[in-house]
Amino acid sequence: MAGYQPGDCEKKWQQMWRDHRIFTSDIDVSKPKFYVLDMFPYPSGEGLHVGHPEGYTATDIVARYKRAAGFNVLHPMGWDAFGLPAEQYAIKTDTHPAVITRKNIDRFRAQLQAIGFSYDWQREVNTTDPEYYRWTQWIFLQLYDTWFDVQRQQGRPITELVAEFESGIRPLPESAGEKSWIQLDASQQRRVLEQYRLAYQIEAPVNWCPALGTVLANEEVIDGKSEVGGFPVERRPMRQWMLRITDYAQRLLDGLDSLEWPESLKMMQRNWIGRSEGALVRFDIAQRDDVVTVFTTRPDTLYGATYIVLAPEHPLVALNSPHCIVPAIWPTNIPACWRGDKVSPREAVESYQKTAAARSERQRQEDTSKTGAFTGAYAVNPVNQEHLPIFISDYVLMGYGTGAIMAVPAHDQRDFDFARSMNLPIRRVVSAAATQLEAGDLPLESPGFAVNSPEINGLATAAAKARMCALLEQKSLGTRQINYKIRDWLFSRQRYWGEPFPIVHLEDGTTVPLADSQLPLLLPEVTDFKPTGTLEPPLSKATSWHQVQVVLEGSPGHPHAHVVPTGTPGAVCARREVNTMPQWAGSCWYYLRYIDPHNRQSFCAADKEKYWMAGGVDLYVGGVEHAVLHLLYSRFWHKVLYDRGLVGSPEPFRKLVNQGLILGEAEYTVFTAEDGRQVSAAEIDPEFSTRVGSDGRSEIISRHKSTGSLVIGRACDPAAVEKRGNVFVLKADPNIELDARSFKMSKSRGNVVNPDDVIAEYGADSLRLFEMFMGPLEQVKPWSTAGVEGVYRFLQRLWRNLLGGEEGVCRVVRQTTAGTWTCGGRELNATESAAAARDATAILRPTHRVIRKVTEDIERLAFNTAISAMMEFNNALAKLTFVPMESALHIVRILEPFAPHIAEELYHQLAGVDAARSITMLPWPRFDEALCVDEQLEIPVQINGKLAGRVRVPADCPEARVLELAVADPLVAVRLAQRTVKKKIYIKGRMINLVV
RNA sequence: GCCGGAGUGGCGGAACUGGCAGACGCGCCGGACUCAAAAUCCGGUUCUCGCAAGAGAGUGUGGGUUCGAUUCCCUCCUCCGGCACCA
Repeated sequence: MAGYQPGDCEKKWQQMWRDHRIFTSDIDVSKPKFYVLDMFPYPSGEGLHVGHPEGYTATDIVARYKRAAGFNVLHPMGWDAFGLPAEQYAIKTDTHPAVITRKNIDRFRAQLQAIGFSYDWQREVNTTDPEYYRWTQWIFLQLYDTWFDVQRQQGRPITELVAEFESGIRPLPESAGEKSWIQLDASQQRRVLEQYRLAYQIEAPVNWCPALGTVLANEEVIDGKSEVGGFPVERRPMRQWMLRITDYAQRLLDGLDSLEWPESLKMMQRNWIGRSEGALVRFDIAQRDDVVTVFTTRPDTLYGATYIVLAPEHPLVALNSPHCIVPAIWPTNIPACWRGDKVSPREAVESYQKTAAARSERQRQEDTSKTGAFTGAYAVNPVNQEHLPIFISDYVLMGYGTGAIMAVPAHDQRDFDFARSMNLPIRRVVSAAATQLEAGDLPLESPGFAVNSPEINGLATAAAKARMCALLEQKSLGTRQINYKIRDWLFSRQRYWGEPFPIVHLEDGTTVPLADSQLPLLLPEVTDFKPTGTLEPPLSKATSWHQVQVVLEGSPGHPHAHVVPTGTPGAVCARREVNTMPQWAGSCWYYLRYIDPHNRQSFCAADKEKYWMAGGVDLYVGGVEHAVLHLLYSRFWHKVLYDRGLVGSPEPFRKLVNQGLILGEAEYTVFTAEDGRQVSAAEIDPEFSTRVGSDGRSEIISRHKSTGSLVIGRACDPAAVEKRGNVFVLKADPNIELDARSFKMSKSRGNVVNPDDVIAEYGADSLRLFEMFMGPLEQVKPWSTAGVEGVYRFLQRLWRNLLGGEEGVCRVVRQTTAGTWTCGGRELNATESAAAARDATAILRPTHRVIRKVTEDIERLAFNTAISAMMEFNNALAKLTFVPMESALHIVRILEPFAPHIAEELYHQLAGVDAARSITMLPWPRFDEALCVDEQLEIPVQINGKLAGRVRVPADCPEARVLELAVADPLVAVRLAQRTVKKKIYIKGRMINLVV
C-alpha cells in the first residue's frame, strides 16, 4: 500500500458521503437534538478565502463529534445572496445579478464540499430563491400586521387593536380627531392603523448614499461612509419603510442576560441599544403659551441649569411654523456676542440652521467646537422660576431624547465648552465632597453631593436624582423617562437585487398588503436594473409591473389586496411598492428555514420548529462584524415571531462564538528616507502613515517624526531580520528597527491565501487541521504555510505508524481469543508476541488519556490543544513496534471530526469493512478515568517554593509516606542540612513544598 | 475620551480551580541514511555565565497577598477591537 495520498482518498470519501446521504438529518425524538449553525456566507465573486473555513471547520468538528456522541445533529448551509456587491458587479459587467449569483453560489458550494464539511445539503437555502423569499415577504407581512402593546410589552395582531378601538377600550390617537372608530371611513381607519404597525412608512432624514444610489440603515454607516464601498453618505429627508425595533429595545436588552455570548459582543449590543434613565422636564417659554420639554439624566442638577439648547431642526425654531418661538427683535440687555452681526433673532437662527444643515456627519465628528445662535427667547426654570436664554446648536441632536436640553455647564463638558464660548454663567450644584461646598474642578461630571439646590442639598448624586424626580412628578413638572439610542430600522433600499415588498399603494395614499395567496411576489425580470440616478428605485422603471389593478378583501379598514386583470369588476388602481428590502431581511430568519426548507404551506412547520429550536440554536459561530447588524435584527424578528406564536423560544441563538480573523503571513517593513538612507521604525510618525498599493505590493508612505521628511516603507525579506530585545532589526545594520506585524488579507496587499491552493498541495484534512491548530478559535491569528506543512507531516506519520510507509508493512496487531497475536492475518512468533504484549500495555494509558483530552477539548471548543494531544499520542505510537488494533481504531475515531477523509480511509483499511459503511457510524469511544493517570507519579519537591528534587511514588501513595520519601531524597536532603522544616505542604499527586 | 480584550522563547501557541513555565507545531542547530539532494529518522533548542557538572535570571512594568503567582489585587506602559457631542 502506498503512503498517504490526500488527493485520491478525499474525493472518494466525499463522493461516498453524498451517494449514501451520510449526513442527512431528520427528527428523531429518541435522541437529544443539537443544532449547530454557521453564519451563511455572502457568495462573492472572489470565492472562499481561508477565513471562511475557520468557523466552518469548528462547527463541523462539533457536529461530527455530537453525532458520534449520540445527538441528532442539524448542521446546514446556505447562501445570503441578495445584496449590493453582486448588484454592483452586475452593473459593471452588464450581466443580470441572478446570473452572477448563480455562478458564485456554484463556486462556493464546490469549494465547501471540497473541504469535506458534513452539511446536510438537502437543506440548502438561498435567499434569492422565490420559494425562500416568499416567506421573507410573508414574515414582513406579519410585522406589518403587528402592533406593539406598550403595557404588555408585546407585539399583537392588528385585529386585536381594531377590536380595542371598536369597543372603546383604547382611545384613538389625536390625529383621528373627535370621531369614534366606526365613524371613520376605511381610508381614515387604514391611516390610523399605519401609525401602529411594526412596519410603517415615514418621511424622515435618512442616510442617502449617492454613489450606491440607495439609503442605508444607521448600522450600515460607519464614520459617515457606507459600510459597502466606503462612499460618502448624506442626510436627506425621504419617505421610507421603517421597522419599529425601538419598541423592542428593552426586551432586546433584557434578553442578552440569558445568552451564552461573548461579553464584548453583548456589550456592543447594549451600547447600541443605549438605554439611559433620566427625566423629562417641562420648561415654560417666557411670555408665550408654549412649553419646551428636555430630557436629562441628571435631574439633580436642575438648579445648575443656566440656559437651554435646542437642536437646529427643533420644531419650536421652525421659522415658518406658528409655534416658532423666535421673536422678531432682539431682547434688551443681552451681551453683544449673543447677537453677533445679525440684525434680528430670526436672521441669526436662519443663518445658523443653514450652516448646521450644510455640515456633514463627518464634519460634525471631526470638529466638535461648540457653535450656536441665540433665539431671542427665554424659558422658565420650573424649580426656581429663573429665566434661561434659549440657544440653538448642532451639539444637540434632534434624533435623541426630545432634541432639547437644559444646559448645566458646571457639570457637563459640552455645556461647559459652549458656555465658555458664549459667555454664559456657570453655576456649581455638585461638590465632590460631602463636607465642602466647592470640592472638585469644574466641569465636575462624576457623582458627588448636591449643593446650592434647596430641596436636595447634601444628598449624594443617586439619591438627589431620585428625590428630584419625585418632586417633579409630584408637582407635575416632569416625569421619569427611559431613553434609548437605538433608532427604528430603515428597511427599504432603492436597489433592484432584493426582495420586493408585498405591498400596494392605493390612490388615497394608504398601503394595503398582498393576500398570502399572492406570494411570492416575484422580482420582475428586467433588463434595465441599474439605479435611475435619481431618488427613484430601479423598479419604478418597470411600469407594467408596478401599475396594477387590485380588489380589496376583508375588512375595509385593514383589507388585503388581490392583483387582478384590468377591467375586473370592483377593481381599483394601485401601485406596487418599488423599493426593495435590505440584504439583512433574508438572513433574519434563515436558521428557521433550514428546519423545514421545502415546506410550501408554511415558513416552518410548528412541530419541527419546536423540536430543533428548543432552547434556541445550540451553537452559532460567525464573525464579530455582525454584532449590531444581523445579530440584532434577527433577534428582533425572532421576538416578533415569538409574540405572534410562530416560534417557541424568545431568543434564536443560545450560544454564540466569534471566530477570530485570520491575518496574512507576518511581514517586516523597513523604512527608507528620500535620500536613500534607512530609518528606524521608531522614528516614523504613525499618525501620518498611509498605505498605498502598487502592482500588488503594498507600501507605506509616512514621514519622519522630527524632520517631517517623506519616508517610504517596504516589505523586507524575513531572512534579513533578527530580534534584539523587544524590537526587530536588520541583521546588516542593527541600528535600523523594523515594523513587524501581520495584516488583514486583502487583494491589494497580495497576501490572500486561497483554500483551493492549500487543498491542492496538502489536502483538505491538512487545511482543516491547520485552521484549528493555529490557536484558539476566538483569537486573531496569522496564517503560516510552514504551519500547514507541520500538520501534513503529522498525518503522514500517523499513516506510517499504522499502515507502514511505501514499502512498509502494517503494524497493527490483534489479540485472538486464544491470546495469540496476529498482524494482517499472520500469526506472530514468540519474540514478536512478547513485543506486542509489551506495546499493548505501554499504549493503554496514553490511549485513554488522549480520548479524554480530545473529548473534553472539543466540548470547550479548544481544538488546538486537542490536536496537540493527538500529535503527542502519535509520537508515542512511533516508539512502538506494534500498535494494538483497539488503540489504532480509537485514535482514528477521535481524529475523524478534525480530518474525516484520512480517518475514513484508515478505518476502512484497518477494519476492512464494507465501503458503504462510514466511520461516522461508530460511536464515540469511552475512556476509563482510572486509566488516565499513571501508576507511578513523579512529584516535584520544592524548598521555599524553589525546585529542589523529585520523588517517584505510586499513584495511591499516602501523604505521610510521600513526605518521608521527599525529605529522604538525596538532592533535597543536601539542601535541608542544618535547617529545620517548619511546614510541609503536599498537594495530592502534584507537588510538595517544604518551608524552612 | 469612554467601554471591552490581550501582553509568555526566534515564531504560532500550552499550562485544570493558585501548584514542575514553555506541551504541541514551525523555525534553527547537530547527527544518521544518501554518490548527492529531497523525503525520512534520531538528538538538541527560554536567556545569561560555564569546556562541563552546574549556577543564576525569567511570563509587558513596578508593587502587594500567599508556603507557593503566567494565574488573584493595585499602579503604570503597549497593542488589538468597539463606541464616541446620545444630554
